Amino acid sequence: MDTNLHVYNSLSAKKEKFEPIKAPFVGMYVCGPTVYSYVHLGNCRTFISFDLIYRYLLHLGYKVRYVRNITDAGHLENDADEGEDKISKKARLEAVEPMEIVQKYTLDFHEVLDKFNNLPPNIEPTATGHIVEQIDMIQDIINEGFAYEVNGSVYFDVETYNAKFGNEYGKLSGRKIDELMAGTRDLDGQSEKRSPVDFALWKKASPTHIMRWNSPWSVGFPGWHLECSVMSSKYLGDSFDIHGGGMDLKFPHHECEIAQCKAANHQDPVKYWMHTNMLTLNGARMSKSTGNTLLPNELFTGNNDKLEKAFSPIVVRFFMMQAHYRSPLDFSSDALMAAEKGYLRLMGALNDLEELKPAETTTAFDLEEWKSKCYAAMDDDFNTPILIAHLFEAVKFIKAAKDGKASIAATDKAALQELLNAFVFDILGLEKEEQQASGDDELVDGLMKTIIDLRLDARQRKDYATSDRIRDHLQNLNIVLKDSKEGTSWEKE
RNA sequence: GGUCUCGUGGCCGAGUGGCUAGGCAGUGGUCUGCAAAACCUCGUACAGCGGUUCGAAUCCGCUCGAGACCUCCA
Repeated sequence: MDTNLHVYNSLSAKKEKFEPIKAPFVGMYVCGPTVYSYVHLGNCRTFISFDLIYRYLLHLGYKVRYVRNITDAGHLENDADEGEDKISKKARLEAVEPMEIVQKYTLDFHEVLDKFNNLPPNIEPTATGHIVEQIDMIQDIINEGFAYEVNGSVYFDVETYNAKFGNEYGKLSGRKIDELMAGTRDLDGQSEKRSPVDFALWKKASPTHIMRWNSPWSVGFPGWHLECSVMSSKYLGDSFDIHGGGMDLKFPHHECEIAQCKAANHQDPVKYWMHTNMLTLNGARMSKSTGNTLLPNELFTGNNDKLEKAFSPIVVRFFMMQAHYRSPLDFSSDALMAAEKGYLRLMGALNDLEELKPAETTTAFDLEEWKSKCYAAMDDDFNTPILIAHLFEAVKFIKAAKDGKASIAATDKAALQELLNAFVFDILGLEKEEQQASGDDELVDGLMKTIIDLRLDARQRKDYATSDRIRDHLQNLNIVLKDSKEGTSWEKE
């Protein structure tokens, strides 16, 4: 199959034509969350970005296997000998089993991504479920001569690897070994590592370390970067199409993944590396230490001191889609409120389209040209902001048709509906928001209908004192009446 | 300190050598008893300085400012 999709490859720092290794199959691996606390919004942006990418690949007809791991063990807290992994540290603090922590936050993670309308990946492997495979890969790397054991721990020998593979370590992130050495010299105490740039494949567990497994070298746990190499190659092969993650993982995590895979399998594991950009909050980086953080549920409920009001997951998703995945994006009340209005306008136009009466011919809109512009935007490295700009062109046309200033033929109407549904719901992954104020309470709906009817009577009698009184009193309750030709609707502010 | 990215109109945010992105806000208008809502109209911005070019927001250099990575981080 042939498509015109181009993707930005971090490895070449260029947009490249997307040609899967074995079309129509596409293997995509995305680095998932470490489940030791609630998933935060920055994480969500990354996964929403890759959800978009997944959805568009599916839309184009690719048979995608999307693998996203759950890191439930192994990421070291620090580089010191007494290093412990994040899961076990948290477990001790809360006096529960590590897997209890893992379960709690995994459930939260799934719940939040579901609210954002993310499709689940095809495989969601866990690090603790692949200890055996990780041990095997370490053994392979040792056998190939790129790792060494010290006191029960195993380290990757970066310099030997680099000598063998033409100074490739750093090719993804643009690092040079010499510079890295210079930068790390002062941090290097009496490490077991031969070189400061080496990294752990297996760590011997200290007596207090809870999560531990048997291995040929010691009772311990796997190193930081190994799980992704192991699980991606297990489920997608030694060489696959797309590997993604946040750009903060580029170095060292992804760099180390390349080295591990290449050391074990002698081939580049990934054809297209894709990295998403960071999310900031009120102009500053999200950080727990400064308190500038926001959890998804705090955003949805409005229960936070960072933003002026609550925002629904779908509005947030739309907001994210208005920026390109490789650009940084800032969360603020003003920006989100603007997105909310735009989203409502788009959704309103979709409803308007359904109700349009078809005419003989279509005027003032070139459907074919519009369609190809939409696809061109998505084909250009998933440029959703441009796509959305084109969607608003269609909105404008729909409004004009509704006003009788343009017309649409029946076949074009059906085609436009189909395309808009594809772009808005299938690809961007938006959905119609559930009824907000009205609809959730029959009693309130009934009462409101009575009040609105009474006001209508008063207006017809030209008793504006009464009709305005009704309107003002409702306004005081934060209920806004909206008059239109079709009648009066209401909304809670 | 090293490596790198970025600085676009009131706000958000695309674009990247010549041709109005888009959304929100704002302006003026239509509608309305009045308003709100809705719909229509309008807006010539690209940090500063210098250079390349017939032509630069777009390329090059410098200055200023912001951010990322270099340590766990999506």
